[in-house]
Amino acid sequence: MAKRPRIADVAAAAGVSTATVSMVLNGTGGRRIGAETSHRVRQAAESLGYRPNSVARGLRTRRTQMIGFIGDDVATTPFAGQMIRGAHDAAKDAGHLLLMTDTGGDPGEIAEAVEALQQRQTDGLVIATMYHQVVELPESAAALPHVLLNSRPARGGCSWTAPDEKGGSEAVLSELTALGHTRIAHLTTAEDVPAKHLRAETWRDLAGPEAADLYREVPSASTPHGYAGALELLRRADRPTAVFCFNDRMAMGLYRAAAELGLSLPDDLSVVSYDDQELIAPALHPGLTSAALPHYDMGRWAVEELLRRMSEPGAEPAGRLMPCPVARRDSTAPPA
Amino acid sequence: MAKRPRIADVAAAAGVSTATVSMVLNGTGGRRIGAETSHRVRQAAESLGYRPNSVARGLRTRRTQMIGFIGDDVATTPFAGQMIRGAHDAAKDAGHLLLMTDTGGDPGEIAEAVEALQQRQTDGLVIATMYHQVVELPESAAALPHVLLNSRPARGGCSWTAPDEKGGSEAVLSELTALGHTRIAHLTTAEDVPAKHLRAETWRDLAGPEAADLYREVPSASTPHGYAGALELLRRADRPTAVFCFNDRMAMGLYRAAAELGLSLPDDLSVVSYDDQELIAPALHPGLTSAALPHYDMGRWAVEELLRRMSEPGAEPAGRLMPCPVARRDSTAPPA
DNA sequence: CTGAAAGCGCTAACAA
DNA sequence: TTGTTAGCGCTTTCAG
Repeated sequence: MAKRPRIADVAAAAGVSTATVSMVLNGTGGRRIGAETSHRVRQAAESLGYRPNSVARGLRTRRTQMIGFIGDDVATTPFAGQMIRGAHDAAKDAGHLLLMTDTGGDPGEIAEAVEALQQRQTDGLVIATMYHQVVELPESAAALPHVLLNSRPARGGCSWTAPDEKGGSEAVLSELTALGHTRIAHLTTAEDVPAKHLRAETWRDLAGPEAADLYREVPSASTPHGYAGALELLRRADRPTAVFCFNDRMAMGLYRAAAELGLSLPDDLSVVSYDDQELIAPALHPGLTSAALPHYDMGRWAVEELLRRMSEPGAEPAGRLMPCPVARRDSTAPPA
Repeated sequence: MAKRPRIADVAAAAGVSTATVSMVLNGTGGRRIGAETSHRVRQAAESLGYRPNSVARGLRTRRTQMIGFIGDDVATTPFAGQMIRGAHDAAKDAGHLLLMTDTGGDPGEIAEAVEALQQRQTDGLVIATMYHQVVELPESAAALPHVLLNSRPARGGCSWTAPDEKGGSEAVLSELTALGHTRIAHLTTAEDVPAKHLRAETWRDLAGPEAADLYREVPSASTPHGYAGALELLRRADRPTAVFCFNDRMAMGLYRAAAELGLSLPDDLSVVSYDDQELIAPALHPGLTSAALPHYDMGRWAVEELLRRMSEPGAEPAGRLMPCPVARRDSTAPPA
């Protein structure tokens, strides 16, 4: 196995200087290279299997074709992996690779992560959170172009993308109202996160005052809590005809509660939800109608925006609410 | 915002040469540096906030402190993210970062990915698959130390780690036999993957010949197919007292089938399964006893092994079957 | 004990 | 139209 050829090897093989090789291979240097020379160089590079060493190139050009991806535990959350994939695909399309770090959820560690990535000369930073939230960035981050993924900046000044919770909630609620439901409950979590407030507000607006008492908060957005909350909601004499669950995990608890109470879905009760987790929403029976969190799209957008900002440094930072398309399944029907 | 200081800046500040700075900061050069000089250098570096530029260092030392991570769609699979996390954590502990690529499942793309990572001078490669399988590596991979994650090499010669499917199956089946079950069914998939065969063989060995007719294969390991298969298994007159499901998704289907047939878990039927997916196993009711796929541990081991092989290039490749601990919940009881 | 200098592989001025 | 040369920021002989 021969050693990797260097630019000097192809220069020698083509009988030109390394500068010429560099120029033809990079398409730089305008129209100053003769067609014949150019061809010979390409030929030589090809036959030697030459690949430029990007470390050396990076040292020279100060661009490494790597994007730093900082997560707050991103790899942990099942669906958040789609954010990585979206970011990865967009990066790859532009000839970049993702250099990953995880802070393990410790906001203090983010400055450290920025430092490590800066040291490696990543061209830019994507800072991702697994849940939609507001983040406070260390000022060291400002040294590099960066965009926030699945969260908003506390102090502005940088691009960000987050799910359009209001739009998704409206869409999923209108599945219910379009069928004629008027008594629509909301089963949600007590956790203080943007998603909770945005979904609840939208419900309040669309379900109207007559639904005001059909609101139930439980300590966490888990299946057991969803079950418990659903039980209370569904045992009432003036039981709702439909419920909008904060997320699929809670809806999974509600399915069980409904089954235990002898309610058949969707005839006795319609259900819609949020997140569209692939392990849950299509696996429940009947299939759960749910607004999808656009993780892949957000991931893609984040690095596309990053690349744009890298190429035009003067541009204004952009914020983008990503649409949450509803995955329609079989958990809704007209009220009985 | 000042520019990042270079080594020359700290050399100037400390009144020494850059060589000296390099030596004290890297602890290289043995005892040849005076304690006082050493202190002054550190002081200067500290106060300037100096961080060595790892691109420049990489060019010189040919080590980048980056490990290439090639996945076949890794970020896509919900639980496989834990492999990334394990790999990431081990890398971080050793001062390395993960440079990620995804082949999108196309085996042809793996050579391309190896090329891209090699060009970036990653110190080694982790090649991960989301499902336990046998992989054929392009020979270009041999140029770099590499280890297989969640799969075995077709031709040997490299280190690998995969789940101990037999051990996990035994453990989970013995939950059943210990309770006195003798009629234990196996509900599995027709897909031709190592996990399917290993789990089924173990079941055949432990459940004994009297269970031979309690075997049911369905086209895929999904919830709907699990439901359909379970229905057939549970409708039989000589219904099993327990079932070992290929995975949690199928078990989820079985739960529904049991409920529809009026069987109460675990009293009328015990269930154990495999994968221990966090969105499913603990969320079902009753909680599902399941053998966990040790994704995190495998990820960690893979990079630890990689680092070991990088430091002792002569060492023999190692293979490691990672234990699958059983997560005990409430889906088992003695036979009625 | 420390400094000078070479060079990792590449690109971009500047010459020719 | 092409070649020469000077670095990018660091580590590492080799002199002193």
